[in-house]
Amino acid sequence: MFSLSEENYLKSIYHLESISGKGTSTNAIAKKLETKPSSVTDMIKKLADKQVLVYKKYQGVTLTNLGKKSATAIIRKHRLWEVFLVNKLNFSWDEVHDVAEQLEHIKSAKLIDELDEFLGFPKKDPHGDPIPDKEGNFHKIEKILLSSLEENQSGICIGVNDSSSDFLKYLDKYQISLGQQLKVISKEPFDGSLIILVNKKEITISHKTSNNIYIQS
Amino acid sequence: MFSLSEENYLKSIYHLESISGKGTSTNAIAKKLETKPSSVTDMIKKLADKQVLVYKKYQGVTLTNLGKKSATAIIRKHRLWEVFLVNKLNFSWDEVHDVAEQLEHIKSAKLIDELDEFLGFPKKDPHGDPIPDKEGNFHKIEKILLSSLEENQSGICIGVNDSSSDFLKYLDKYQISLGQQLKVISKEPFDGSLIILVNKKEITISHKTSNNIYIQS
DNA sequence: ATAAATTTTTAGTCATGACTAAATTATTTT
DNA sequence: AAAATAATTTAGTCATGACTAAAAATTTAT
Repeated sequence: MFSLSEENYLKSIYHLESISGKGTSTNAIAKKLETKPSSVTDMIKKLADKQVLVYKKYQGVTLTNLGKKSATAIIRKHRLWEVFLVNKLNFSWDEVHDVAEQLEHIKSAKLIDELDEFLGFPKKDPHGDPIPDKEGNFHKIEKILLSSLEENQSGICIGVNDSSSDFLKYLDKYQISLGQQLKVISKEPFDGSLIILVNKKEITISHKTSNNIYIQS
Repeated sequence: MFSLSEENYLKSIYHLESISGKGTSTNAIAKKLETKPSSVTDMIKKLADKQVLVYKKYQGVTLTNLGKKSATAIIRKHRLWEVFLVNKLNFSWDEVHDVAEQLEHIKSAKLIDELDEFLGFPKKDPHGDPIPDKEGNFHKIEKILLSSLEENQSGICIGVNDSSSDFLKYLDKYQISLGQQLKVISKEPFDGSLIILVNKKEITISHKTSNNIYIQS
């Protein structure tokens, strides 16, 4: 059984590993968790003792299979709760994150499996991310960044890379939501900003924004 | 904002105060929370600083209005989650307590108010206990103990005083549930045990059992 | 290849919320 | 009312998970 802190470390390390494909440095973990590297070193030792990761001094960490399974179990809980909040309790996609961060730590196998069934075994959360099944399996969603589209290309928004409330509210304002068709009208070489067509309206978005929106590939 | 520990203290002190009607001793709190009196003294001081109770050395504590309001808010959450688990997720009444103990600490006003609405603003939890509304108001349910009935009297089960899994499973075995008609056939003066009629069957129950079942008064 | 810069670890500290053992106060008993 | 008993508090300690400052190892730059 893991403490709240341990679970948050596991989740962060898992995310960092999926992005980089490599082992994860102390500094990267500290940045992600908004804590200090020295605190990370302390916790890493505890997690290594618990067999969820392999740690070599000055070399960063790599999750073991047990670590990956533990992490996906937490992610499964997080995403199922997000679906619950949006589909059943009238939350919007920018309101769910903080609450799901709390709910993901509730310990009860029956609870989460019943919730899964109650929601109809959803495959994706409100931000387009896949929900691992009971065994921790899920299919990676094939996706590309909106920023990688060329002029005159279009695609459908299937996910976001940033689930912060500010970003999602911004998307709402311009009617960018999952399933929404987006067409690149023009691309500014200087700063990578895009003019895109959404719902028959042209809007300008920054490279930072287009770099956080996923398109069906 | 209260920590998990602080919330558990508040809840326990509230329950002890409702039973006795008086202030609450350090020892009583320690027993209820299965902790040591010295630990209680430490926490009591913190809670007094936070204005949720009045503490006089060697005299026990009394909740302030703020303390009562905070406690009922937690109880509201606990009971609403119990309703959710039983009505939506196929939990039985003996399975909900431990999970609700965790869920009651989730912090989100929107979550609990939406949940309340989603459940149809229930007035009682699966054990017959009243659910406080948003403002913390609830009506005490008029009830008497099954043990106080005389021979040949009958009544309807409307609640239990012990929500432990063992007790509730025992009740299930003899088909004693909320709304069930119970008739006292005979009463043993020696040990207070009862023979009662449940669903046309006669069963014998101990005084301890009949003392934990509430009947509509 | 050595110096500089960066990353990581160690050593020591702090807050929280628990504990034990001893001291103190309150309550009962005689 | 004094002695015995019970309840409560204090003082000091411990584990968890964070922190700072300093030391050590690694990486980058010259």
